[in-house]
Amino acid sequence: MRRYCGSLRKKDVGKDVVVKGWVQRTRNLGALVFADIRDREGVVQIVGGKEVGALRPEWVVEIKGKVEEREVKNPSLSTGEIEIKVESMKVLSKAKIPPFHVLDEVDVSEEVRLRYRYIDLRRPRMQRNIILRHRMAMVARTYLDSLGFIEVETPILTKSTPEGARDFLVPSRNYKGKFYALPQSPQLFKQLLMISGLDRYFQLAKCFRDEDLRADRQPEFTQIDVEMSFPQEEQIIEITEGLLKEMFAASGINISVPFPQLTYREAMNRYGSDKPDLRIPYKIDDLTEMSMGGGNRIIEEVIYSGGKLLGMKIPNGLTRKEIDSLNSFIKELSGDGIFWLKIEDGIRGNLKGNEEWKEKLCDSLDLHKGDTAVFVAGKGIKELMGSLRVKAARIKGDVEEGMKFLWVRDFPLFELDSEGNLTSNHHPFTSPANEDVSILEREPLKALSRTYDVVLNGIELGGGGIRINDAELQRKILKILGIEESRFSFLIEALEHGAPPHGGIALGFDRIVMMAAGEESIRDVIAFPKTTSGLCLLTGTPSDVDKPQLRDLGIKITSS
RNA sequence: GGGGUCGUAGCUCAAUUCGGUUAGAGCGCUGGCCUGUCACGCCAGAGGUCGUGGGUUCAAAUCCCAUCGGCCCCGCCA
Repeated sequence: MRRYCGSLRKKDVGKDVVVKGWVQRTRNLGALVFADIRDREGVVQIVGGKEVGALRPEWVVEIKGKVEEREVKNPSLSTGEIEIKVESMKVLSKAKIPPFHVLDEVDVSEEVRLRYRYIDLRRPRMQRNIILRHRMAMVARTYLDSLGFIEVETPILTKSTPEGARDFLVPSRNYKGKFYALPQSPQLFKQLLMISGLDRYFQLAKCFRDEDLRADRQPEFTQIDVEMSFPQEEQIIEITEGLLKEMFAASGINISVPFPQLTYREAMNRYGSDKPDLRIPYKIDDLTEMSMGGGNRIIEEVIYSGGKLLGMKIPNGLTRKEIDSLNSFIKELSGDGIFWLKIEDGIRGNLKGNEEWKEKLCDSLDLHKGDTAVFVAGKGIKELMGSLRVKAARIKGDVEEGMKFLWVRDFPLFELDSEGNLTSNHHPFTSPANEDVSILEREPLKALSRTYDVVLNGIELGGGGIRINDAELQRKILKILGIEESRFSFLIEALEHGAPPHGGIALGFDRIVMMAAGEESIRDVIAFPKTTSGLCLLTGTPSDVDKPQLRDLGIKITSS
């Protein structure tokens, strides 16, 4: 009977088995030849005569033989105590010389891996990632099902929305000049499902956003999309924590719940980020108030004009070289550079000012002998300081091991975009905090929202919120944002037909798997990813299409 | 859209600073030898549009311009 190569053990000695797999490598000693045969579960050594010596790497073979205990064992292999003595052998498929070895440790460029993805996916590490992804999807479905959530598929061909990311568009053949759009998320459909009375919905949903890519961003990606009726924020948070706990357990990682929570405001003030990496122990301090009269004219002028002085303690000091590299890092991010202080025998550093003030700064930052503090002065520098925090920790190696989850709550409802227009921080269907409804029009930027993001090690895993279920309030928000109500008239109308209070969350499934797999790019947990410029090197997508296809669609390509 | 970095043999890289003989190495590949290997070993050999196009020059992998592609970052990502 057929067995997986990697499943054979000492207890199988004496059995007649068949294995089918790929030739990993041969070791030809003349009249005695060894070969490693690989399948999904691992490799096993076969041994035979000259005929085995004809095998070449990546040929697909069927081997019949008897499992025997090895004369010389290999303790570094799980099948290392046994081998298969070949009785008959069939080559099922020959193979070209592979572009690279199918081994985890072989160094090969991502370009080549993506070009030959089907070979790259033969590597144990990639198989482990893809299988882990499957397990985590299964666990998520089982968990949500057990809590009464119902998986519903929502359309892939849907309506373009004016806000948010660029849409991928699909031209309509029957209605020339009109377009479907691929969904950026199933947001509106899941709200409609709540209005439909489904009560609890989820979906492993494909989402599409036509924006520039990163190590953790692909043009198409998968969300675990969840929505429920009559929720409290705490309920959604608890359900999500349980979901993540189960999913990580599937990869053998135990995480403790509940996660700590920060408000957006706290996160920004203390960590300079709305997705802080809590593996880094540094915290940011606002030293603005104690710095008037400190004798540093540059900083005093910054404060006069509404800026701040932020400081951060780096325990156990930085060398001059490290300070220089942080300084150039900040300058590259268009900052003015950093100030620093270091306590040795006295206070040293490039921060000018009177001694009394400097001592106050040191006290306030709890600086002791050997410690360094870095400072940035200016307006809108919280995030700059946040970047400095991460950079300094990487330089110093002050990033702890482990999985540090947290919730960031109470995001502002609105923010200003680069052109100074009011936009939604989350999306236009997010409910404002009850107490802020009255200030929506007067002081929109001060209004908070009923939102929560879940963050792991500085990476945003997902976010959600309580939605608006009142048509009037939804109209008001759209009006404040300057969005034509008609774009969402179907939603408004639905809200007028009996909409329960509802809310939910959307989790980035690829990112969750990436973290659980210990990978640094979501490309490594997606079977067929695109490059950072959005190409598929395997298929050569995107590609030209035939003229008749375009004619059917009423599309003319203009040279750009 | 912007910045950085890389592109030389099937793969990973060297030679590029400061132009100059025949562009090298390891792995892989091909052939030969080898009965306990497991990164098998030994001997011999083949293999190159130096990403692409243009320019400068007596001469370009090397200098200049453009362009294509990989990766990372900023902008962007409701």
